[in-house]
Amino acid sequence: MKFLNDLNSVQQEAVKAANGPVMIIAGAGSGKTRVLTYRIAYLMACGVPAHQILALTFTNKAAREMKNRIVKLVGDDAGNLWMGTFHSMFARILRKECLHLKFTPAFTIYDADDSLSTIKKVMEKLNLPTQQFNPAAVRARISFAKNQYLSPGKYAETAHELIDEKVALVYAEYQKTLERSNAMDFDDLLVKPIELFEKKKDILEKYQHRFKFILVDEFQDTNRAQYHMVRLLAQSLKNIAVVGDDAQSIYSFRGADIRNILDFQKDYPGCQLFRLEQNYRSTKSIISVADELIRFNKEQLKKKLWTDNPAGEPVTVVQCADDREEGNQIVRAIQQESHRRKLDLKDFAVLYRTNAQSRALEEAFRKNAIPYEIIGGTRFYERKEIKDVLAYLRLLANPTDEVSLLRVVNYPARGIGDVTLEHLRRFAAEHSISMFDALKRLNEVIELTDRAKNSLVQFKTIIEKYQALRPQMTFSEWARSLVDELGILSIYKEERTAESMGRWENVQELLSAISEFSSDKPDGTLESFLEEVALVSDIDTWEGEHNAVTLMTLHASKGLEFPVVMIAGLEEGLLPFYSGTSESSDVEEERRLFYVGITRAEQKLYITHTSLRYRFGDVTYPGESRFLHELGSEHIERVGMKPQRQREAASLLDFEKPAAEEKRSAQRKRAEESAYQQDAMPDYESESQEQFEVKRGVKVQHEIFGRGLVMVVSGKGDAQKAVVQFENYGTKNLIVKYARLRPA
DNA sequence: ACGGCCTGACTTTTT
DNA sequence: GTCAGGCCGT
Ligand SMILES: Nc1ncnc2c1ncn2[C@@H]1O[C@H](COP(=O)(O)OP(=O)(O)OP(=O)(O)O)[C@@H](O)[C@H]1O
Repeated sequence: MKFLNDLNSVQQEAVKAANGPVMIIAGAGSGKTRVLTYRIAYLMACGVPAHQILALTFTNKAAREMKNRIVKLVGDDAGNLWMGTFHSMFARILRKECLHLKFTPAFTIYDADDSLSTIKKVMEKLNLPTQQFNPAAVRARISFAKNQYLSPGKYAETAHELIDEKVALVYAEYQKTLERSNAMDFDDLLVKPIELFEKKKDILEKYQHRFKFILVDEFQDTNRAQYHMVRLLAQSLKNIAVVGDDAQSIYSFRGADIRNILDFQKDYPGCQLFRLEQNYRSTKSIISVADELIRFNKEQLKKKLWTDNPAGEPVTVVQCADDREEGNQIVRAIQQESHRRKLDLKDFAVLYRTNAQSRALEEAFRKNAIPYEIIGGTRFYERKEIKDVLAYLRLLANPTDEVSLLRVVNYPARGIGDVTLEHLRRFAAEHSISMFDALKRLNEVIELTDRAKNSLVQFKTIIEKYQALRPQMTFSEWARSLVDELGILSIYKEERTAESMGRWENVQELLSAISEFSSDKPDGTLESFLEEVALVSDIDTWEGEHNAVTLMTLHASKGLEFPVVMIAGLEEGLLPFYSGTSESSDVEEERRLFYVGITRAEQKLYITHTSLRYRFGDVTYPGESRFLHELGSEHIERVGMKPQRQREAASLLDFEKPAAEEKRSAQRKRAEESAYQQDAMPDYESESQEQFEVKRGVKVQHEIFGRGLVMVVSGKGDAQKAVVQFENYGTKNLIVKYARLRPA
């Protein structure tokens, strides 16, 4: 086992501690993923068969890369490892075992979109006004509950507020609807296996016995349901190894719970703890900047991190005039650095907080003819035209899937409208059958007009035809023939707009993807294709093979590394992000997100921020992110516009400027300052009574909501909006003109 | 039943 | 700046 020489001594110990519970907590770039990889290789080299090892990763891509690495270390048997995301591994188990749960193996996996439309229907049925209860918020709460393994019953017990009582009702009815549709949403892929394991001990034992060794990567971002599931599976043998870094926990919005790390030692007595302290990825400068930053978090486990790597160059902080210039500066820096360091474009990554920021950056890359690739945003399989075709495929696999049926029953247009569908739905409900089965008994649905009946028969005929054709053709021929017969391609072709041509191409691309799938996996079924499609993320399909700069969110960058990294948009409101709708903005998590971004860089890091940014189509004047003041100064160099203090001095000297303009910028400056130091400093608004202006950082009084602090201002004139955080009423989004704010 | 047009809400982050 | 959903006219 000479491959162990690729590891340092602590890493080796962690690899060789094969039996019993093990937790590895370590900072960025210290080789956590490498240890996990080698641990699996080690187990296999010791004679453990691959199929007895369950390794859970955060993305499919991470699983793929790890598997390839292990194949290189110990050979092809690694192909039999159970390695993938929680969702894909447990989907696989559910396909086998779902008959115990009132589902058939052809069950459909609903994405967030499908589940939202199901929730809307449920709310309609329960007479819950969507104006009062936002369906997206209801969906989020249900999803959150599931990720904590809270059943509808338990959820109802803990509900105190009105909205939670309503959510509990929707939740219960939603689950019934899914069951009727033979469908599971993303979260069910975690919840249902737990239900199964708790209900059927013999099945649990089967899997406890099968998975003799369990490993979890990125443990800091697992949720309670996942924790629970792992615990069930590891209960008897306790061969469980988890690796993580609490400082990189960035998915709490998805239910990730840091308790998983804190409870682990308690729940697994005799757990061996390993700490890795040497960073192999980054320069000393980058490590020390990251360390300065993360120290500002109060809640964290203490960790050391050092490196033998060279000191490297300081981190460059670039101030830009606006978001377009930010893009140009980034492009220019990439051109210079690639030349100077002899790097390829694929060695660069640009990271940002929100997908919306990619637009302005993209423009700069296009203008300068620099190849780039954007990861994330709307996934290919979420595009409307793709979802339409997929809905046919899903309906053919699982005719009880109501969301898919409703999506395509009148697409392409067949003259089937709401009224017709309402009749059909009522009939189906009365007879406790699916809508698709109701199609077979149209003559009993008396309310239907002949025209409607004809259209419905037409629809039923094509579905039945392709159900019958399925065993006679290859999957890809069959899919192409279906799409041809539906005439979807010709509709887009005839429309002849830029948009429709794009859609035409996308549908073609889907068909190629199907061909590729069936040539890669000759025994791949329709169901397995649909499952793969439901569970891939954008980052999974990214190979990093073409030579282009990668643009992605900070979240998507987790676990990756690049020689040069640029992080854009270091502004209050953007990073840390705050929005008017989410009450709990967690600055510490935002800081961790920035920390993740910084620690992706190997040689050189750039950080940019702007003084003017377009958001929601409006101009905003963001202030510098507080995080920029938390990086120390030793390893930082600032370039770009002059620092604020000097700029203000300059503008005061500049008496050509209209007086009003001058005052505005001075006031803006002060507002920004007070926003940073609001805790440290009492406010010193004095003469602002007469010329009161709603600005960031200003304290205001509202007739109903009382005292509050202005967080963000956007737009101007009558359209000016402000996000105000009130002392007793939470955060509100107000239109300044109507809000009648007074200074407080 | 359907298409066109307008309005408003919204975008954190994703398996 | 986009997109979905509602409204209206045909
Ligand atoms: N013992 C070692 N010798 C040489 N290089 C190493 C060693 N351990 C890890 N590395 C390298 O350090 C880099 C970071 O390793 P890895 O991705 O496993 O760290 P990590 O702890 O998972 O990082 P993060 O948490 O930041 O994603 C990789 O390029 C890896 O190849």
